[in-house]
Amino acid sequence: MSQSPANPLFLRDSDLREALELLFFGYRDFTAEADMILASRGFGRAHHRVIYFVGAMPGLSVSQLLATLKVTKQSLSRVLGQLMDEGFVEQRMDTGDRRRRLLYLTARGRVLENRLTERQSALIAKAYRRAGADAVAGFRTVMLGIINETDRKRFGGYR
Amino acid sequence: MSQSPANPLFLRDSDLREALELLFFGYRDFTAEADMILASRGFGRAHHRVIYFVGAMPGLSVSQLLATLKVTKQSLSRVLGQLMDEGFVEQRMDTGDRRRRLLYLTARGRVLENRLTERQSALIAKAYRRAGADAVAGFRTVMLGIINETDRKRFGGYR
DNA sequence: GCATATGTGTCAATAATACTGACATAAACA
DNA sequence: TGTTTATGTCAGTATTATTGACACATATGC
Repeated sequence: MSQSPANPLFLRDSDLREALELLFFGYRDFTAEADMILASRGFGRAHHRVIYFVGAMPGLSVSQLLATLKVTKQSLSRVLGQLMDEGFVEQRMDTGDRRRRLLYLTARGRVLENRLTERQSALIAKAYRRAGADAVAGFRTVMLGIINETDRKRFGGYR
Repeated sequence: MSQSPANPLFLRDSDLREALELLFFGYRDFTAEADMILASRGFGRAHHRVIYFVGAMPGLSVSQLLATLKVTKQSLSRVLGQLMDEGFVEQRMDTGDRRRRLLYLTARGRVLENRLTERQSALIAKAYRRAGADAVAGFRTVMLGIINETDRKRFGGYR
């Protein structure tokens, strides 16, 4: 496992191991608070992902949501069904292509979405402010490098 | 929401939403390759976490591992039992406190650990090299800011 | 030495998430 | 009209995780 030494960035195994752990612990803490809010309503992280993306991209279709989440429709079905039964998400038939069901948050869904997003945003905002603008730019660059090319296109330029 | 002023870090909602998505997509891709290797052996992410931390901290006790992973012992039990049954992890009684079982990877366990860690390290190394040293420093700083104070102590200084 | 605490393991029941496979329906499209 | 697309559903299975209860050996404090 020798690294190519001609590189400007010397990456020791310990540096890379550290990165793995930063991601492991970081992601766990990032999701922890929202998980608690969700659990109190009988929901899990899967519900959060649906609420988040429907909130961020109102009017997306079921198949677009499936592609975004990369889960099977059988798996989404239970989660989406619960969210619709309990009035957090609603479907409207696409007036153009009437096979498609477009997804929207209800007022109630927006309340929950805001609550969840606020908590996570607050954690990120704290970390961003402490780190400063240069560090934030670096964080973005590294994260974009980890994300596959297809999904990377969701994000704006490298600013 | 006005335009970003002279302020060093003006955080718009869109900046924070972007961060949530960077973490979501980044973590998913970060774990995707290892997940496939694990699945081919009938293992899951839970097994990976055990293999990783036992590899990184050989001789840690069961309770230390429980604290690191923040899962219940009943949950760990199945995973750890499988890994021991299949000869990836072994226990040795602590000679000092004979209640404690210290965990070690077997030769076989190290092979799997290296394979998993190599894949993830390669992805990180690619992202780090593309991003450059300054960006890497920023990434570390932001991630450390997201991680709770207790676990943050695992990591070295801000370098 | 005895009472209590700690470290570990196990049994049982339950839940959330997600998978594959098969099949059904309606609508669009060629 | 025949095929494809979008969606939904039923059945079966697997993984990860939970709470609660209990057992056992060892360590520790008094």
